[in-house]
Amino acid sequence: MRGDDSCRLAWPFDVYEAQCPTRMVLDRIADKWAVLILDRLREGPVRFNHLRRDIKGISQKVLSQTLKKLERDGLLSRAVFPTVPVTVEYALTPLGRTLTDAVAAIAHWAEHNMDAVLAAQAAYDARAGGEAGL
Amino acid sequence: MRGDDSCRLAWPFDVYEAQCPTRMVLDRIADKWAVLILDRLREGPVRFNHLRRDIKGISQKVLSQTLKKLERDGLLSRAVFPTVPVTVEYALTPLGRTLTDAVAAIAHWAEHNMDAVLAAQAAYDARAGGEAGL
DNA sequence: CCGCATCCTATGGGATACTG
DNA sequence: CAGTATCCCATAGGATGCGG
Repeated sequence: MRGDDSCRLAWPFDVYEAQCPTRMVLDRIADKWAVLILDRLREGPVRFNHLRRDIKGISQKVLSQTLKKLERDGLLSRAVFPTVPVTVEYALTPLGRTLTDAVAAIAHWAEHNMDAVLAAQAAYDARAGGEAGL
Repeated sequence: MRGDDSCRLAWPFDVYEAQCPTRMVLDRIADKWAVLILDRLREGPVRFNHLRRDIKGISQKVLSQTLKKLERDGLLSRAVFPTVPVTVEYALTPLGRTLTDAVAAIAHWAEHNMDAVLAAQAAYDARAGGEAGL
């Protein structure tokens, strides 16, 4: 049997293993803000404050943190242009591009199935609330 | 212009709007544990403790919470069999099935691109560490 | 077997203010 | 413009024990 270190440097990586590095990656990309950022970059490079404006509700701190982590993971690149004031553009890397379809699917699913989810929630709550009367 | 309540009950839902209900859904499905659970249910119904064993590292509390939320959102169903002791099976609903491909893509991406991510991280850290010497 | 309740700590993430 | 630093609180989530 594979012990605690199972999956480390060995194929195939198994995301169901607690200590597998894939868990860290999953934690990064299965994240609301990361999904929105990656999806927003699909059409091309975007500047920091532009992302900040487009992804409504994200704080500058979280945007900054998330961008840095995604850059470290090789999913996106950061380009600095020595203009005055400085301009910084974020763009998907080739590796990042291999993820965007899946990520976009998640984001779009939410938009397309919102009605069904809302209905399910209402039904669930009605059932749960009604049970008190039994 | 659409005010604060933009997107509520109106099409198209826009996941980039801060107050949009799609954000709640995105928060739910763009979650490490939810992804693993939904992916694990692809092949058929699974019992509670079976999920707990398969998804290594998940606590019973988090599993329970996540299952309940996913059930409320209509993504999966809960079936109780009056055996002794009781048996409970969780399964994807038709709505949940429309999500699993996207979710599986995310989970599998992590497994397939782990090497590239690891390499990117090493390169990034080497660069960051080296800068101290400039 | 399937959970819920409680306790407790670590972390996520918002607000605000300051730097190159 | 593009961040970094600090404060600070809400929540995620692990551990443990009990109940149906």
